[in-house]
Amino acid sequence: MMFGTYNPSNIESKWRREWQLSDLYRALESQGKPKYSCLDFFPYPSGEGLHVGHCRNYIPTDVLSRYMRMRGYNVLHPMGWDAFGEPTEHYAVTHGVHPRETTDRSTENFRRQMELIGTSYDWSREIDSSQPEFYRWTQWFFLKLYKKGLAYRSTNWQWWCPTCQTTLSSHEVSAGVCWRGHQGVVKREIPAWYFRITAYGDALLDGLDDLDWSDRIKNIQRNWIGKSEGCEIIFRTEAGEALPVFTTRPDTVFGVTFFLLAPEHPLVQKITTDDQRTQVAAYSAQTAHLSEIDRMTETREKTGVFTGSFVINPINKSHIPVWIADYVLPSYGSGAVMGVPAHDERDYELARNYDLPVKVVILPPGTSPGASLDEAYLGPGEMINSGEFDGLPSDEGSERITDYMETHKLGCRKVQYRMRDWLISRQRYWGTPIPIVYCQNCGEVPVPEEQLPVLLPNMDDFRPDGSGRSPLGRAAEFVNTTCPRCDGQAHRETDTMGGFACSSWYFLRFTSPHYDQGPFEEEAMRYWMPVDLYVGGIEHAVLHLLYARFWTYFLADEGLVPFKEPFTKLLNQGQLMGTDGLRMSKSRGNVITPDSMVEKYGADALRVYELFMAPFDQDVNWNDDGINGARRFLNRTWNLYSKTYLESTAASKKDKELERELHKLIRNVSQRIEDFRFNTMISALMEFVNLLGERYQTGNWRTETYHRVLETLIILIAPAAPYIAEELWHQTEHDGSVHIQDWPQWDAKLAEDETVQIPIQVNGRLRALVEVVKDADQKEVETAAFESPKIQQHIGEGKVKEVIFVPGKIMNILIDQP
RNA sequence: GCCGAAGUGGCGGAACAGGCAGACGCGCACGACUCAAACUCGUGUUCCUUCGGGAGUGUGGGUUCGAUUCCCACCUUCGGCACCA
Repeated sequence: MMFGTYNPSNIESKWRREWQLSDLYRALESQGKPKYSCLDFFPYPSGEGLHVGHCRNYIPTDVLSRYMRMRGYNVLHPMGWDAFGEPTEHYAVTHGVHPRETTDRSTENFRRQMELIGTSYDWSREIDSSQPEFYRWTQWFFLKLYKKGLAYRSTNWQWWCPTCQTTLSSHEVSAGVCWRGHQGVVKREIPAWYFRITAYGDALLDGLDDLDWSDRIKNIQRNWIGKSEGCEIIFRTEAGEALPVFTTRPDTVFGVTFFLLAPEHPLVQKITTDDQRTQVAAYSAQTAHLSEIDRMTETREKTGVFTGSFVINPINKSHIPVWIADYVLPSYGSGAVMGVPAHDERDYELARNYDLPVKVVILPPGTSPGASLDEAYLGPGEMINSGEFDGLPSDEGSERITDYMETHKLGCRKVQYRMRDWLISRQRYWGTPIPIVYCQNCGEVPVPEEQLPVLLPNMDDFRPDGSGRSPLGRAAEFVNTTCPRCDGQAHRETDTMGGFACSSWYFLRFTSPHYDQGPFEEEAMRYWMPVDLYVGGIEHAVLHLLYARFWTYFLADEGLVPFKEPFTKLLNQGQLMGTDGLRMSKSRGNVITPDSMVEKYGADALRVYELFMAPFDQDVNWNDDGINGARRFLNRTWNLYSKTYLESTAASKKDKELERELHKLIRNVSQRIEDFRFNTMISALMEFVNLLGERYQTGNWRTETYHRVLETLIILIAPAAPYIAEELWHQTEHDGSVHIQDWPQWDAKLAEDETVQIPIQVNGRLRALVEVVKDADQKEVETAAFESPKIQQHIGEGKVKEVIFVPGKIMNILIDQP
C-alpha cells in the first residue's frame, strides 16, 4: 500500500473527476427496487454563489440520499434552478447584465460549488425554470387554472413595493417589508392577476393534519389560513340596501349599538348625509394617508365619524347609527362590522371615546344584571336583554340565533378566511409571460395551448422604468398580436408571473425533465411522486410551501396527479449564521464560502463539520476552529489504515468485543441517519475511531476481524465523507466505487453487551458501580453490591429498609440512618 | 395579546418510554516533538471542598426510592400571527 499522509485536495479533485465521468448517481426508474425521492428546495441562482449556510441544506440530504442508495433504493436526488423572479433579476439589474447571462453564469457556478462539496445529484435531470421548455408548462398550468375560474384579473388595492417596482402578494409582505427585505411597501389600486387559493382554504387546512411536517410549520400555515366560523347577518339601511356583516359572536347581536363601515366601503358615499359629508370626507382622506402599517397597529386610538345614516338590526328592528372607522379593514369579510361595545374590546374603546351607548347582553358569571362594565366582557355567560333568547348560555345562544337568522332569511352560517387570493402579476421582465391577450372585439382571451410557449422577448433594456408598468410593454413586437379567436388586432398581457408560480410545480418536472408532450411524463411522475422527503428553509412556510400545496390540490382535482399533498415529509434545516451570530451576507462581510473551506480543510471536513456542529434543525453560528476538529477526525481515521502491523493470530476475546462495537456502530449510524440526527451520527463514528486507535492499535494486533471492521468502517463513513471513503476503499484494494456497496446490516444479538455496570445508590446517591452479567437478577447484584467496600462504608450502622432494583439499569439501597 | 419552540460547563452540544448528568467536539492548561512557533500527539478540564464529601441541567413548588426528563406556577430568549370583527 502506498499510504502517505491524508491530503484531501489531491484525493478530492481526483474522485470528483471520476464521478463526473461515471453514471454513479443517475436515478433510474424501476429495477424492482423501491423508490425514494429526496429533494432540496431549488435555489435562486444568485451571482454571489453559495456560502456554507446553503450547504447546511444540501449536505444532510446528500448523506441521506447516499445512504438510501446503498440501502437498495432507487433514489431521485436532483437539482435545479429557481431562475425566474426577483432574486435573479435584482442581481442582473444591479450589475447591469442581462438576466439570461447572469443566470447562466450563476447556475454554472452553483453547480461547480455543489460538485465541490461532493453532492450526489443526478445532473442529467437539471432544470432551469427560466428556459422555454420549462415555462411553457407553467403557462399551460396557468391556462388550466384560468379555465376553472381559478386565475382571474381584478382591480384592487394591492401591495406595491417601490424598490421591486412591482405588485406583490399578501404572502410576500409582512409589517410593511417585502419578502426581499425592502421597506416602504404601499398599496396601489391597479389591475392584476390572481390565483384563487382561497377556494382551497378548507382543504389546505384539513390536509395539514396528516402531513409529516413539523408542528411549527403546520401552525404557521394554520394561522395564516386563519379560518373563522360564524354567521353572516344582513343588516339593511333605512332605504333597504343590504349590508351583510360577518361575526363570530351572533349571540351578541342584541348588543349592537352602532354599525361600522371601512372608510373605503363603496356605500359610504351614498349613505353619508349632507351635514356629515365634510367630516366623513376629511376622515376618509386622513385614512388614505395612513400607511397600512400604521393602520394595523393594535394600540392605535380607536376613532370614527358618524355618517348621519342608520341601519336596522334584523333581530329587533332597532335603528342603529352608521359610523366609519379605520380599524375596520376593507379587505376582510364585507368591510363592515356590527359594533358591540359591551363584548368587543375595540368597539368598547370607540364607544368610550364618543360616548356611544354600551348594552350588556352577556352576563359575566358571578355578576348581577345592571352592573356597569369597565371593560369589554369577552367570555361566555348567560344571555340577557336578548328577547326570547334570554337565559340561554351564550354558546348555545350563538347556535340558536344563527338558526333564527337562517330560518328567517336574515343571514346564514359562514366561514371566513384571513388568507387572501394569491396575486401573481409582477410588473417585471424576468418571469413567465402570462398567456393572455386582450382583443378589441373579444376582450380577454387565453392563448391556446398549442401556441405555447408565449416566449419572453429578448430585451436589452429589461429594467423597470418607474412607470409602474411592465418592461414588456416596451417590446412592441411582443405586445402587438392578433386575437386567437377572431384574428383581430390584439395586445398581450405584459405582466409576468412571480417566481412562485414556477416553484409550485417544478418538483414534478424532475421526474421527466426533457419531456415535451406535457409538463411531465405520466408514468415517471407516478413512479417518483409524491416527494418522500423535502428539505429547505423555514422562510417559505406560507410562500412556496403553501402555493405548491394549492397547485397540487388543483392538479389532483383535475386528475393530473394521483395525490393531493406534494411533500410527504418536510424538514427545515436550522440557519447557519456567521461567527458574529448574524445572517451571512456580503454587506456584513461575514460570508464564509465552501470554496475557501474546501481549499483549507477539504470537502469531507466541511461536510463532517456541518453535520456535527449542531442538531440539523437548530440555528448555529459558524466556528472557525470547529472545522479543524472535523479535519483531525478524518486524519485519525486515515491513520488507522495507513499504519502497518505485524500479523498476529486470533485474539478471540478482543475479536468478539470488536465485533460487538461494530454492530453497535452500524445500528447507531443507520438509525441516526434515518432520524436526521447527524451530529450524534458523527460522534458515534468519532468514538469508534478513537476506540480503534486506543485499544486495537497498540501492540501487534491484526486479525481477520480487524480487517473486516476497517472495511465496514469505510462504508459507514461514505455518506458523510464520500471522498476519503472512496480513496480508502481503493487504497485497501477494492474495485468499484464504495458508493454502490451494500449498506452493512447489524445483528441485534451481536450488538448486545455481555456484562453491564450497574450503578449502586445508597439512599438515592451513587456510591459504587458493580459489573455483572447482562441479565443478572436482584440477588446477584445485591451480592456484588454488598461486597463493595464503598457500599459497606455507606451503609455503616444503618438498617436496610428496602432495595429497589431495575434489572440492567440500577440498584438503590434505602437505609435508616442509625 | 394569542399560538409555537427552547433554556444543561468557558463554547457547540450529548443523555429523556424517569435510572451513572456533561458523550463527542471546540477552547483552555500542562507535557512531548521543535532552535522556536505552527501542526501533530499525550494528560487534565462543571463548580466548591477540611479530599470524607457536598452542590449542580432558567426560578420556585410538587409527584417519586430516584427528575435534565413527568405535573403546577413563574422568569427569560427566539420564532409565527397580530384591529381578522
